[in-house]
Parts: sequence; C-alpha cells; structure tokens
Amino acid sequence: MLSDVMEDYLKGIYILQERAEPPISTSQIADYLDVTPPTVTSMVEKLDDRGLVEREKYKGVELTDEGVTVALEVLRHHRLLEAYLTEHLDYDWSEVHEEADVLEHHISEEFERRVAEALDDPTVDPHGDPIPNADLSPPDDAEHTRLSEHEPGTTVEISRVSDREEEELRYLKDANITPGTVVRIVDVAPFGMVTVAVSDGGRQSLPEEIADSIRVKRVETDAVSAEEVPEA
Amino acid sequence: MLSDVMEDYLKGIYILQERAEPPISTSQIADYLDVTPPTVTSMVEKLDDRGLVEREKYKGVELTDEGVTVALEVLRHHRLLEAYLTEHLDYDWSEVHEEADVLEHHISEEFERRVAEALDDPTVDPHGDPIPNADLSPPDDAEHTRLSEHEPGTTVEISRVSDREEEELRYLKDANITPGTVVRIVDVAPFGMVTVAVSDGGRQSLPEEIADSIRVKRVETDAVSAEEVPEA
DNA sequence: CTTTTACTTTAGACACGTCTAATCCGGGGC
DNA sequence: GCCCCGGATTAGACGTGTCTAAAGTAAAAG
Repeated sequence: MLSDVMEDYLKGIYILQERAEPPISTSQIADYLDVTPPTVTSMVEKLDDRGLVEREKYKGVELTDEGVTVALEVLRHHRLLEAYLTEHLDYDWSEVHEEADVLEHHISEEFERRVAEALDDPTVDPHGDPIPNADLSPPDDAEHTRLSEHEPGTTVEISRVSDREEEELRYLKDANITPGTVVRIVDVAPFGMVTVAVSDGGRQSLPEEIADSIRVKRVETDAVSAEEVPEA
Repeated sequence: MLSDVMEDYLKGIYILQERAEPPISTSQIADYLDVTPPTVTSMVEKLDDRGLVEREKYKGVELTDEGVTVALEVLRHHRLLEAYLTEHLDYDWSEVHEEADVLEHHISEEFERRVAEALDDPTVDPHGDPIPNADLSPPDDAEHTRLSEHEPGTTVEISRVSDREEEELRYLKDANITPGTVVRIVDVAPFGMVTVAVSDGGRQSLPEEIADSIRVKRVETDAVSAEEVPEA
C-alpha cells in the first residue's frame, strides 16, 4: 500500500533520472516536488526501507527495479488520463496536466484498462511523451534528442514537449511549437538560448531550460524546402 | 479547504438524514463510515467548528445549509461519475460505485462541467438516484416512496436502488430489479421482508433493509395486466 | 427515585507527511 | 593537510485522522 505521496516521489525521481544520471540528490527532489530537504530525507529513508530506491547517505538515491515499475505505473496513468481528457472530454493539451496529476493516484486498474481501450492503446500522450505499456517495461527513448543539442541550420520535428507548467505549454502552443511541428534551428546563443523558425515564418527564442526539455527528431533538410524560411 | 475525509462525513450525514430524521447520532455515523465512535466525535467537533454541522452533545448532528451544499457537491460528483462510467466507459451499473466513491473527491470543477456536458446534463444516475444540479439546490424527492411501505397487491415501478454494496446490486440486477422495472408486491412479512413478482414471472424476496432502500412509484394496476403472475 | 445499560465523550497514543532550527559531512580551495 | 561552505541529516514539533481504554451521561427499567 503506497501512499499518493510515495507515488509522487517515485514518479518524480523517475523523471529526474531521465534528465540526469543517478544518483538523484535530496535537493533535486526537494526542488522538483516543492518540499524541504529534511522532508525528502525522511521520505527516501522510507522508500529505501521498502526497497523502492537504493539510497546512499549524503549521495542520493536511485530507483530499484520495483521503484521503476511503480513510477511507470503512475506515469502510465498520468499520460493515459492526459490523452483521454484531450480526446474525449475536449480538454486542450495545455490544461490536462494538473487534472491528471491528481487523478493518476486514484483510478483503479479497471479504469486504466477501460481508458486505454477507449483510446485504442495509445503510445504517446498529447505532449508527445511516451505512455508506458500495460506490462510496464521501461519505454525506450532513443532517436529523441534534445532541442538544445542541435546545431543552427538543422531542421527537426518536435516530438515531445515537457508537461510541467500550464503557462509554458500555452505559450508553446501559441508559438506553434507542438508535437509534430517541423522547425529549423536558427541560432544557439552561448547562454543556451535556442531560436527556431517555425514553418509559418515566425521565429521563437527559447531559454535553455525549455529548449532542454523539448525532444526532437532530426529531419532531412529538403523535407521542408517547400516552406522555406527567411534568414533574419 | 475540506479534506476528503470531511467530505465523506458530510456526504454520509446527508444520506443518513435522507433515511431518518436528524439529529444523526454518533454511532449511526460511525456505523455508516466504518470508523469507531470516538473518531466520529472528534470529527463532528471539527465540522461543528467550521459551521458545517449543528452539533448538540450526546444528541447528534444535523447539517447546516453550508454542510448540505458541500454534501450535494460531492453527491453530484459521485453520481455524474457513475453515469459517465456507465455510459462512456462501458462499466456495468453494479460496479461503478467504488470507483466513483474515490474519484468524487479528486475531480476539478472543470472536469465536473465537462462530464455533465458529455452526458447532456443528466438528472439521475444509473441507480436512479437524482443528480443534484449545478447550482446545488436540494433535489426534491417527492413521489418516490419506499418499496417497504406498500401493501401486497400494489404494482409499482422501481425508481431508485441504493448504491452501496456491489454484491447486492449485482444480485438485484440478476433478479431484474433495476430502475424502470415494474413489479407487483406479493407479500409483506411481519419481519419486514417484501416479496415481489417481476414481469418475467419470477419472484424475489427482499429483507427489510433492502426493501427500505428501494424507492418506487405507484403504477395503475391494469398497466401490467398483460403479464399476469401466478399467486404462489 | 434509583439503578442499569447503552451510547457518548475524554484521555492518550500512534502513523503520516510536513515544517524549522540545529548539527553534521565531505569535497574544493588554499 | 586544513578549513570552509553548501548541501544533507538529525532533532523536535505540529496537524490530521485514526485507534483503544476509561470515564461520563441520559434515559429506560425497575
């Protein structure tokens, strides 16, 4: 019987592990979950006791296989819900996150099954994030690179945008940066800001943290030649 | 900011008030919510402090108007969810209760609105229970009488069956006692057991607590004359 | 009018998840 | 090789919701 809170810790640690190599530090977790470091310390002790994380004092934690499974289960719930809300309840993809963040802890396995069925077993959510499949095997995230790691001139297709802040998402949507869109990278500033040209001719600059959280797939350059974009 | 638990108490007290005149005693609540009486005492103190119930020590509690409003909000969530799960996620009406009991505390107002819209503002849930409308005015429950208060020989149409125990509901469904069905009352035993004849010719005996929780509407007797039922 | 009894409340404990304040490592700079 | 500083942990507290055991009360039975 894991509490909602424990599930949130495991999900958070999983996401942090996707972003950076384990071990994940106390303060990273505290930051991500918006609690104080002592709170994290006591929680990770508990998770360690239960065998959900491997903890080394003063170093940080790493999810065990069991911890990963729980995290994937929660993530599956979250992303299925996001997809369902978008497809069947007419939510916009920029506003589903909070609802899913709560409900993910409260739906039954039966509910999960029926939602997956109603959606015909989707593999990605509306933000482009992969939905772990029912057997909870770790999804493989190859081929997707970070927007921030490409050279100017490269043309890429957006595959995933992070689903954290509703504000940000609305902004990205307005700028037409959504999964499936093809953009050309115009400039990468020394402080990490990336400027891209969208197919409608607009340009958009994105600070490092954002550019880092957007995953893309490289596209053959001539694929967008029909929609050429001006240089400046 | 009411906790889930407080919402459960308020909903429970509301339902108990529908069944019996207030004040509602500590032990009735304890029984209904499956907690011990001291737990109830401390909780109702808190609810009293917040103005959600009127409490008289050693007597019991009664919901204030504000308490009623909260209870209706929760009940609206519950019943909309039951209806939604049945209509759009292919649940059977005998299995929706538990899912709704959890989710009712966790859906946003936005979610409520969209579900109501998807269902075209339904007025009753799959068990026949009235869904409070969005303005949370107390639903009026006239015309519905208890199955247990009718004379043998009377013909009635089932309008509501309680939604408490999945087991019971499945049993009732198998016996064809569902909202909309017309039955004739064959016998009322001195210990409260009611025997009814269903239109397919079967008969069904129901113990007092069940017969008490089933609400019915009286029907003109000749309405079922085409499907006459044997005496014994 | 007193006693009994059923129910309610008080007292005190515990698990959970959180906090602040204080202490404690451990690795980088000197 | 020592010190310092930033981050981590311990200590101790609190609010919530629950429990068991003990004490109290009200109303029915005698």
